[in-house]
Amino acid sequence: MRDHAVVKGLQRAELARRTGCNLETVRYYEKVGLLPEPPRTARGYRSYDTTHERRLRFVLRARELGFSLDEIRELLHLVDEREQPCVEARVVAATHLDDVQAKIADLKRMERVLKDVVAQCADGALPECPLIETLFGETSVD
Amino acid sequence: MRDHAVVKGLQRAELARRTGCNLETVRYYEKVGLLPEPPRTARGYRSYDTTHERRLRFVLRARELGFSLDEIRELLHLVDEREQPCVEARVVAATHLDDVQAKIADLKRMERVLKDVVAQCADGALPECPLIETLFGETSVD
DNA sequence: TCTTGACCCTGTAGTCACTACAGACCGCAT
DNA sequence: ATGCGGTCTGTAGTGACTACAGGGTCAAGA
Repeated sequence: MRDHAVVKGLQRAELARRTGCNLETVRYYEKVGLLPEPPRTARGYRSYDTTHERRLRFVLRARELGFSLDEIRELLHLVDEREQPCVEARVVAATHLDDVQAKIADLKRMERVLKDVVAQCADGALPECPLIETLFGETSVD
Repeated sequence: MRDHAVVKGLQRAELARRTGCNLETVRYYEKVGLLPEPPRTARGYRSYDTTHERRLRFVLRARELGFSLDEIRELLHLVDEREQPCVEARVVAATHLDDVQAKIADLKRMERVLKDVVAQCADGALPECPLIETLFGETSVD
């Protein structure tokens, strides 16, 4: 187990570098309430510790899995408020999984048609461009 | 072959209804230069004909295939300017196909991890929530 | 001590592809 | 005359950032 001690006094750039997150994105996540506002130094500089880093990593991982910021807010709320967040978290993830699968299906439909027209354009034997004809609707897209 | 004659004097709502396009979207496409500004009646009302309808259908079909508005602009430019747009159009479509395939690959990565954690949450035997643990990074997302 | 450069702060605007609304005008039927 | 639907314009909102502008702060080097 790493992070035995809480490391304090991280600046924003350092937090960004450690997590691979864009500098401005950190501020954005604070603004929209995904990350808590960190304490400030006397001069008003944000001062993070490893608990902030952990939470930011959670957000970044969830984004990698395609969760929306609203869904992530919901997940974080469950983590904060529930003893056993698993059942409710599962619902969020399962719903998101449905979304992802629907998107895959959409993209595969596009892929099929695109592959088709690119192949037809490639053989170059046709007088009219099959891609353009398809888009003008003389041929069906499905 | 339908549309032997060019039908004139379509109003915006009628054009939208005929194409299934949202009313406001028509105006938006004109604003960003995808559709030509139609002639106006004495009172300033837009008056479309079937050539506008044809072009709008092109845009809508291309959107269904996931082309960006910039790509569609490029395709329309080729249609307007080139005798033989096929080779250049093919490049646009092939590039877009690559994008689509990259997106599918991304989504499949997400799908795999999500399926996994949802299944682990489902059996409910674990003391910690596998989804939450995954997001906090104690386990690899791959 | 001065300067340089790198960091920090805030607020605002831009991205993409729409979508929605406010506030005004017009045309036709009752 | 009055309603109901249509039209017009411009602007603002969405999601998830990203990129400035215009200022302040700080530590190291000459």
